Amino acid sequence: MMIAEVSKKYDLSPDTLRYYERVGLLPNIHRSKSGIRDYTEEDCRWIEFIKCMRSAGLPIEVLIEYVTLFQQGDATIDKRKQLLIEQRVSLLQKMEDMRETLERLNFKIESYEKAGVPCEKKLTKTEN
Amino acid sequence: MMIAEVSKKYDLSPDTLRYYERVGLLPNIHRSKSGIRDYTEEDCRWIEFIKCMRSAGLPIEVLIEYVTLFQQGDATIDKRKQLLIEQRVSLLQKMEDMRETLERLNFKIESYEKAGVPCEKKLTKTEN
DNA sequence: TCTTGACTTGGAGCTAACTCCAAGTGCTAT
DNA sequence: ATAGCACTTGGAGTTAGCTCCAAGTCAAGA
Repeated sequence: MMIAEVSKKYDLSPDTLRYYERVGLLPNIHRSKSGIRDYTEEDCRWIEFIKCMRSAGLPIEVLIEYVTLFQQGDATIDKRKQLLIEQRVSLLQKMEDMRETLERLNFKIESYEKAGVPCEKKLTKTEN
Repeated sequence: MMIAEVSKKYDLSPDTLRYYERVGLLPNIHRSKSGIRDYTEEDCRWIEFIKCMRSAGLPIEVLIEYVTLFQQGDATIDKRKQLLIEQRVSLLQKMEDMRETLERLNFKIESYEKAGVPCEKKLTKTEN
């Protein structure tokens, strides 16, 4: 599978795919004789995985570490698990921040709806 | 309230507070005779609001727009409400992305737990 | 054979959101 | 009055994560 096809399939620009490879997030991509990338099924699964993790804001650096550990074989299984657990913790934290913000947005929108007047004006002291 | 105090109270660096002011996110901060910022209670409420919105990833540009509309008075109430609704939509989208990623992380961590073997190895084809 | 178009590279440029710095000002305590 | 410290400014630097560009290569079709 050439880069254009993969790009289309996962809605990631060719530049992004090359960038991921450059920084070590997609190592060992096979090339044709003339140097053109040929992505395997396994490459595609990694790409899909990376895209999912990125969509939740996991840093590229962390994903590089995961990929690197993965390449080092079964000796790094515990480390990888630990890494995933850490990322889950910070993901849950972010989700909690968002939940709070969502509640607040809901409250504000409701205020606008009820009175057509901003809640900042109605509740000068206890707005939050 | 001087900048150091506000900085401590909301865990935002003085540089960040000055930056927010510079870009128009905290307009009309009162100054003492010698030019030193003196934050009011209302300023603090805005700061707390901004901090909350930022923690959920709302872009500064959007918050600037909200503050600007707010300053223009009641004529902008509908616009402000619309802005908040749009932000709620994209917040919900982000939360959904995270929920999916969380599930996947949970699945992977479980796999590591069950077998001590990475799910990538066990489920070469249907991993996702 | 010549053109077209997808690919290659290295490196520069961009955006968001800070973060840091140097040089200067002005209370306050000794 | 002088030392120290918190504050001021304008502007430069940083980080993450892309995104763009110029110049070049290669395979395939008219």
